[in-house]
Amino acid sequence: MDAKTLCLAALSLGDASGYEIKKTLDEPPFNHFQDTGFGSIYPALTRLAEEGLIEGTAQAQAKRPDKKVFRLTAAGRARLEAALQDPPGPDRFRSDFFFLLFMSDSLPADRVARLIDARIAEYDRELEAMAACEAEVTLPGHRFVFDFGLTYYRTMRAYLADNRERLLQRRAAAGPAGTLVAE
Amino acid sequence: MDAKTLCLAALSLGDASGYEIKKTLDEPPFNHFQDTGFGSIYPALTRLAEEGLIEGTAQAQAKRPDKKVFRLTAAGRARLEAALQDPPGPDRFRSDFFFLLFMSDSLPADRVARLIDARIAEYDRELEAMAACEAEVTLPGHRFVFDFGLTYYRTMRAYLADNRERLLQRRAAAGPAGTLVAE
DNA sequence: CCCTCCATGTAAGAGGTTACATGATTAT
DNA sequence: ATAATCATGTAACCTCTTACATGGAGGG
Repeated sequence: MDAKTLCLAALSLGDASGYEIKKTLDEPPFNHFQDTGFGSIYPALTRLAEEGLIEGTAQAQAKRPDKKVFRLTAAGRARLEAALQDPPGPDRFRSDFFFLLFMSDSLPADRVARLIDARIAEYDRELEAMAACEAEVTLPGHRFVFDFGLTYYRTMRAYLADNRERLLQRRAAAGPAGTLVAE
Repeated sequence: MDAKTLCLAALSLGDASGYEIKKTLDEPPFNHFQDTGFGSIYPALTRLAEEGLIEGTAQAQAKRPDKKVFRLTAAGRARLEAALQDPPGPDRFRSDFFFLLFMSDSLPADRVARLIDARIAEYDRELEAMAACEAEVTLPGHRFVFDFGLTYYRTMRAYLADNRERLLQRRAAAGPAGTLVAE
């Protein structure tokens, strides 16, 4: 799903400004399957408005910049429906972290240990953030994706915690293989 | 990691042609954290050669098109080392599948069921492919990422199998909510 | 005083995807 | 026959990402 479809989906849950859409997309469970920045959202909204798929109204606010609140048009709703009927493309996952772990036989042991510890801490933060907003997730589809996220973060956290020592021991046993980076 | 860094990493495991690099990148555990096509690899190799980070030699082959086998230069190895020292950026995960499940309250029940079943079948295929090449994964870092992938596919498969019925029942209990797509 | 939140956008550039172009060999 | 594998590349396009630009309000 491109930025335009994501904006349509966000607006199908209720009228919102670009800023509010960004916040929605950053929260679980929306943030479990995409990561979209302002630089994609604002141009997407401009194009959607040009195509007549959404309509925006400027709203003055007390002590705040004006905001432009968008809502889906009938055409926009139809476009979203059409997008939902397409067969899903493959998932794409890109991870610098796992790339580094893949290459970790060329890295100093303490760096590897610190990378894993930092990642465990990140997962813990994410799990705390999820606990804080769990009550707001009510629709069955949203809940399904939310629980998928929970499962993912918990499983990955456990994997890292359980295999950290084993990795460090295997490295030691294998000896200093083709070390690219000096220790 | 961009396509250039991935090519350097692949070549650090042994000399290879563009076609062979693509095959390596498509196999577990390399395919667990990236997804890079020919359209990225060939231009990346051209630019790396221009920068003197790799060197290529054309090799004639019997009954096959010529292939250009690349190897890392000292400068290329240094560049890879430098890349490995950068702090990792955030993971990025994009999934049409989970987007559809997120929106699944607007989809017919049988479509949802079929989407989940198809995905379970995909995970099964991936797990079979992994079993077939498990023996080749020997380096500790490679093994760590391989087992991460195993854990991921198994966990996700189990999640889908375990929660399929619950999702369908909750949808039924909630009634036909703001159905975008007619059943 | 500084940071974060609110709020919207543009511009340039990097990077990647898709389709095109070609063609022999081998397995089903 | 037909599909897959081997093998390399280009060109156009599209999409993001990043940085810039602006600025008040409120909390620590």
